[in-house]
Amino acid sequence: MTDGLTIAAAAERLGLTPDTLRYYEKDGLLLRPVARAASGHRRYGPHDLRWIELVTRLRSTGMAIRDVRRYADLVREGVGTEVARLELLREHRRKVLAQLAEVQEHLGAIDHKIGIYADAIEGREGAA
Amino acid sequence: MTDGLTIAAAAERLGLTPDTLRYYEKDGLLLRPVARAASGHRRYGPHDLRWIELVTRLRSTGMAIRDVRRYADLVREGVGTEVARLELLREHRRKVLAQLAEVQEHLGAIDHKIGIYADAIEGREGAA
DNA sequence: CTCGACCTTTGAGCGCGCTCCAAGTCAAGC
DNA sequence: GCTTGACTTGGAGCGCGCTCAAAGGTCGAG
Repeated sequence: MTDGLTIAAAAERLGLTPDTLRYYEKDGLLLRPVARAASGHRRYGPHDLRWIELVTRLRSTGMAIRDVRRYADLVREGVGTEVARLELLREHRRKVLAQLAEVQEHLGAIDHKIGIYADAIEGREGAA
Repeated sequence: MTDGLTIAAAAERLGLTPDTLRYYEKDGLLLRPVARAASGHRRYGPHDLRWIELVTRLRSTGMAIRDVRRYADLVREGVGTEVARLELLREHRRKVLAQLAEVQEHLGAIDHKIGIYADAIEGREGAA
């Protein structure tokens, strides 16, 4: 029977390293310990993969590991934490949008600088 | 005569800490050592402030300190490095845009999740 | 003249997020 | 049976970007 991916295969699919997957598990970012084959090797099922994908989305948008863990804690607690989970996600969303706006503003200034260099180097028409 | 801001004033204006300003200077991110008052205290002039503002824009858009230093090195070298500077900035711009796109994509998935929670908690109309 | 705020330098320390290493276990192929 | 290679654990190490501490100098107000 096919009861899941090896840690190497899961890491590959998720764009992480096996070390990172073990680290996440040890650090409480997963909902429960990953299942093991008879050999003691980890086996990642679809459920695990979906959850870790969400973890990587949170991480890739800048959520700190401790906050991902808080979110995982809430999910693990189960029914009754939905409002807290929603608030956590909305707060994160707010921060991400603010961060995006800030980066875009700074990038605009850098673009301006690029324009100045480009004009100077590639030759500006009509100047003396 | 007014020959510049103290390190505390400069830090305040730039949104950094005095420690960070000293660190940047020691690490080669500034074009030249900051001028000193007779007492040995640093004095930040408009030129310094403008440069450091650019540094913070590069940093805030995710450029690593070592790359900011490479850029500073090029500016310090002077005439003849303009093409290299332009390339460095354009390469950075490319990376920032890619990063923005990735974050936006992940955020979209998180938004979707938020929608699911919101529907479930705040009550979805018309469902059984 | 003293006080307190602010500055100086050198160098250590820290939080984050992995990343790597050593020593050992296990399964499959030859 | 032996080798090979992927896996296991525990714990150390690391690169980044600051951040702080210690010990001392400067300066203006009272």
